[in-house]
Amino acid sequence: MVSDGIDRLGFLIHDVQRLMRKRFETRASGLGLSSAQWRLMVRVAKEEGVTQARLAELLEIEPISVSRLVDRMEEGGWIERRADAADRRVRMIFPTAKASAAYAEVKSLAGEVYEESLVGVSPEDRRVLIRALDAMAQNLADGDTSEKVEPTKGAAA
Amino acid sequence: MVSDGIDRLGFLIHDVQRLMRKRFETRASGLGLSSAQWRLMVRVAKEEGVTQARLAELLEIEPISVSRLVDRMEEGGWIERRADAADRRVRMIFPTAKASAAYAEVKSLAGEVYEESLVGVSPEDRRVLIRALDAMAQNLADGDTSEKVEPTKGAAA
DNA sequence: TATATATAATAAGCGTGCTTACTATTCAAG
DNA sequence: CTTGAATAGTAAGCACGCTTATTATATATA
Repeated sequence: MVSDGIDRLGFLIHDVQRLMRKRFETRASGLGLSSAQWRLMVRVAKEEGVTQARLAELLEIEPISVSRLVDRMEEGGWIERRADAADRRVRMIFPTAKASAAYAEVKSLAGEVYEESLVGVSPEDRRVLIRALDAMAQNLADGDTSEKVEPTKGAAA
Repeated sequence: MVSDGIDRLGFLIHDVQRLMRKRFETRASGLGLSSAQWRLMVRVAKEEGVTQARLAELLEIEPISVSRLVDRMEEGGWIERRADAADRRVRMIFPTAKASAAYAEVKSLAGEVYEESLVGVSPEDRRVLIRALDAMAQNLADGDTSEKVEPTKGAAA
């Protein structure tokens, strides 16, 4: 019954993600922008002045991860932190001119990588692929929150 | 205009991989086995005595990454290094009794995570998903090797 | 006002990948 | 045998994720 290859699903997803990231980073290496930095950049471009805490929510990573990512991106001249006059705890994140200039280029570069990875995959299969991945992300995110049920019984197996 | 969501492909793959790994590691945390360690374990179980260099090929990671992964797995009591009588450079990797005992359990655990991630995805769509991911891995691996064209000129600089 | 809690960001340290550089050993030529 | 290239493995240090703990600030409440 396992001739469908589902037993390889984890390995496949892992491989595709790794190879895709690798290829993107090879292409974008001239710009000095990593895949993680690009993900953050997209959010900042859409919502200038977003806070680090909000970025952590959007990217679904921990605030500390955002903090260090933003450190490196600030060093690289991609974004800048600005203080919030109303709340001195927060740092608002803005793209630099350098980032704005590179945005369209990196976006099309990412698109190229997607297209290259999908060579030989029909339009219908592409739609199914996206739909399935969406469902998977949803399913996995759901259980993620359901882990937070506090144990009220001691009889669990 | 592409309303097909291909422009989200990289983000989707990234998210699914991250969530799947996270869930697996939550489940397997009782055993103390990470997702990366599990991938290596599968190879060692299939081919006992495999060398680290061969593992690096199979897992498509760098030898140094295997070295450090094997370090931690040896500390965790999952595998053991043995010297090769014929070639003193190599270390052959063998699963311990602890690993053999846990193998079936972790395998079924991985299967559960796959099934949970695929809730609501039809059997046909699952087949398409696997086929598409296979194609993607192939497409991305291809370009990977083509980067390695080395100049065959004997005229050294 | 004073205290307690919540929130934003960071610090320290680990896991798993990477690149670059190194040692030890084997193998191929001379 | 000696030299040199190839191979197996490791060391050092970086990127990016994590957990846990801390600091600074804001807000709620006694």
